[in-house]
Amino acid sequence: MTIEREADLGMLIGQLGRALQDELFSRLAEQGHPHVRPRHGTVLSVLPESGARATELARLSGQHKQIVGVIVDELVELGYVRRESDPSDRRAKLVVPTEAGVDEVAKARAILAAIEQRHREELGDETYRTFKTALEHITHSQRGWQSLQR
Amino acid sequence: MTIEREADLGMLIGQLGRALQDELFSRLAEQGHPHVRPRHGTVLSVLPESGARATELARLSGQHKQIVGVIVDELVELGYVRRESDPSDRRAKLVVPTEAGVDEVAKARAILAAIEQRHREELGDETYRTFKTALEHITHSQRGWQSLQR
DNA sequence: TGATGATCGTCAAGAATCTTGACTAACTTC
DNA sequence: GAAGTTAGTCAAGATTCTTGACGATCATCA
Repeated sequence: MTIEREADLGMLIGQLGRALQDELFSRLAEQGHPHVRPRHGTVLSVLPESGARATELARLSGQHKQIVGVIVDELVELGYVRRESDPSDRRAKLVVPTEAGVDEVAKARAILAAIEQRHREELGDETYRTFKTALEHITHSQRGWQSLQR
Repeated sequence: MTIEREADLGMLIGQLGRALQDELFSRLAEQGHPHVRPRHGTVLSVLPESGARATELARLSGQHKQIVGVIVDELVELGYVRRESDPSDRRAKLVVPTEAGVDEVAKARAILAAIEQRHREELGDETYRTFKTALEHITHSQRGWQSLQR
């Protein structure tokens, strides 16, 4: 005897997030990238091919610069990025993707695009477009919830 | 000069999940529940008022029974649940919510409902309904992605 | 009834991730 | 050149999940 309750927005989002992550990293592993972990993606996915500073990556990925430093260390270890000194600022170092890094990002994007395409075919173009647009609006709005306080 | 990329499904879901969690736990803290942490919610939200066994909670919440054991320890410490021995099975213990536990669940549900209502008003009833239905389908479908493998 | 296997809850170790505070070196502004 | 800001790092610890194992109890069936 089980009491299953109606799923609320929080549960749905959490479950979907975990399921997406499972498929993404499982397929990346099959496609030659078995060592990338989720947090590597948060940095790689915002890293321009021309490179960026660690502080810029922290801002773009929404994480603390301390974590970004560690993640970049691991990405260097994995061979996905290089650290180059920034000629315009001796404090700074440019993080630049290697060929393997560019390949990883391309494959990750392709996998996510394929996942989206699958859902688009299940739901129909129009419904999927409505869904995605609504999700963008809700995400943007929810990220500003603190301005609604008091 | 910033290179912002188009947000994919993974980034949107991740960002929305974090933002929802931030508002939920911030408001719960304001409403008399300052000590609950996200993982407590995964168990409390599936706990029937009549109680359930730890193994059942593990299944319902989708987590390992080891974690559920620890979470229940913390919930007992916080005064949200009691452990009662199960008369029908001497191995098992029933986890039963206290009055405080029932109150926490009610407040969490109300907060999430209010958040959903806010987004419903921004998007319009019909669009929101389409969004929620599509999210349910996609979540269900994505959770079964492994059956698509080879 | 007695043996066998499954289930219930727990102990323990450790991996992965994020948070917070502080600090040095280098840069910018006035 | 003095003062404040910014880039990157060191360090400690909080939070959450994973994996493997175990004793106690229960259920099944020969």
